Order: sequence, then structure tokens, then C-alpha cells
Amino acid sequence: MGVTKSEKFTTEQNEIAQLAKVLGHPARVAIIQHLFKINTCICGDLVDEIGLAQPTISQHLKELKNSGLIKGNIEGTSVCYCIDKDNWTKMKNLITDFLELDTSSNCC
Amino acid sequence: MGVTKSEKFTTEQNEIAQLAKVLGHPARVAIIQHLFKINTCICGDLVDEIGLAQPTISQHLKELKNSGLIKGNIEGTSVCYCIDKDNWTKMKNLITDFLELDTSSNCC
DNA sequence: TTTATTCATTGCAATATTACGATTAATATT
DNA sequence: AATATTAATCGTAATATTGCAATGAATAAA
Repeated sequence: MGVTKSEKFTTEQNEIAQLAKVLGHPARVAIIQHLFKINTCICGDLVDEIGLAQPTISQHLKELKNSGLIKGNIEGTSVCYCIDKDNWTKMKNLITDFLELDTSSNCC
Repeated sequence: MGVTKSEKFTTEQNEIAQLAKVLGHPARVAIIQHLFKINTCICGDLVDEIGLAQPTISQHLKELKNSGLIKGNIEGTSVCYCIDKDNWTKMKNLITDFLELDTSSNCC
């Protein structure tokens, strides 16, 4: 059926998975890293930087935007994309808490 | 074409994305959390715990196993799945480093 | 106004993912 | 041996994702 049964899981589990999914493509990882590196960003830069076609980059940017991790301000013909710091911090905490599960057990 | 162009990205970007992708499904998040909670785990428990069909759980377990995050030891008719702590720690560091990108800039 | 430039959107093809019923393989139990 | 239990695998259907060419909308430059 190809459709995730979100209703079977907690809100937290769904949120973690949703964020992880957004980061689950190297192009989006690369975009995030680039945005952090240069602070102000134009989509065209990313096309050159990443080497995928412009509509493809645009689509990845849309997903990142939908997730709230980045925001885009229109500036004339270009668009300034950048990290949404508040959401980034929230996301970071959510994922970090999940990853910090105790590994000091003694099974297997 | 539905196929990710991994060759366009760095090894690090691909590794981060690959791990994030594995965590990009609530069932797998739930499985990881459950494994941490009870240390020793049998697949049947997970079917009851999570509420998806046994083949579906089995498939998610396979993906987690392929990623190296968990390992499964056969014990009679049941299988003891648990977190692969070394790999978990490596993965945690990889993701954490990525998430720790500096948010102290002043764009937008 | 005409022409570039920049980026979003649409439409499509190829591939991947999610889910489950049916079956299978293996060990336990009777 | 016959039956039950556990979990992997196979096959299939439904849906999602990835990628790009073509197009469109908007502003900038000539």
C-alpha cells in the first residue's frame, strides 16, 4: 500500500521519523550544510554547488521549507534561503534526545 | 527517475542521509525505542507492541539490520534482536556532528 | 517594451517504499 | 512422527520519491 500507518505511533515517533526522513536525502543534507556555510543563499548557487537540475533542487528546497527547517525570503528575482534557527534547534533537541538513549545495557 | 544520484555527494553526506533515511519511519523509531527499553527482544513482541503485520515488522527489522544499527541472534525458534552499540555510537556521533552546525549567524 | 534571469510549478517516467497474505524453513512441543 | 510456534521470504498492490524537460510568473536589464 506504500502508505505509512502513522496512526499506530506516538506523536513523538512520527515527528522524529518525519524529520529524519527530510534529512534522508544527500541533496538535502548538502543544502543544509551549504546554507550553514554561507548564511545567505540563492537557489542558483545550489544548482551549481550540487549538480542536480534546477527543478530538482527547487523540489528539495520545498520539502525543507515544508518541514520548517529552512525559510525563503524573496529578494527581487532571487530568493534568500536560510536555516530557520528556532526550528533547527527544536529539531536538533528532538533528534538528540532520541539518539541519547542509554547504551549501557548488557544484552547479546 | 526515482533513483538517488549518490555520486554527486560526499561520502559523509551519503552516510548521514542513509542513516537518517533508516530512522525516517515511525515503526523503525518505535522498534529502536523498544529495543533500548527492554534490552532483549523477540520479533513477536514487536508485532504486538507496534501493531503492524509480522512480515512488515520483519522487513523493518531487516532494514535496521542492514544499516548496522541492530543485530539479531537466533535463539531456538525466536530471534534476539538488539541494538549494535558500537554502530549506534558511531551513528550518533555522525548525526550529532551534523546537527551541531553553528546557528549563531545573522542572515534573514 | 523586449529580453534575460531566477526560481516555482506541472507533468511525466523510473524507481523505491510500505504493507500484507501466503508460503516456507526451522526449531519446539506434544 | 505430528503439530505448533517463530520469523524470514516471496509475490503483489498501492503509494511515495526522485529527477528532469517544459513551462510559467516575476523581476531586472537592455
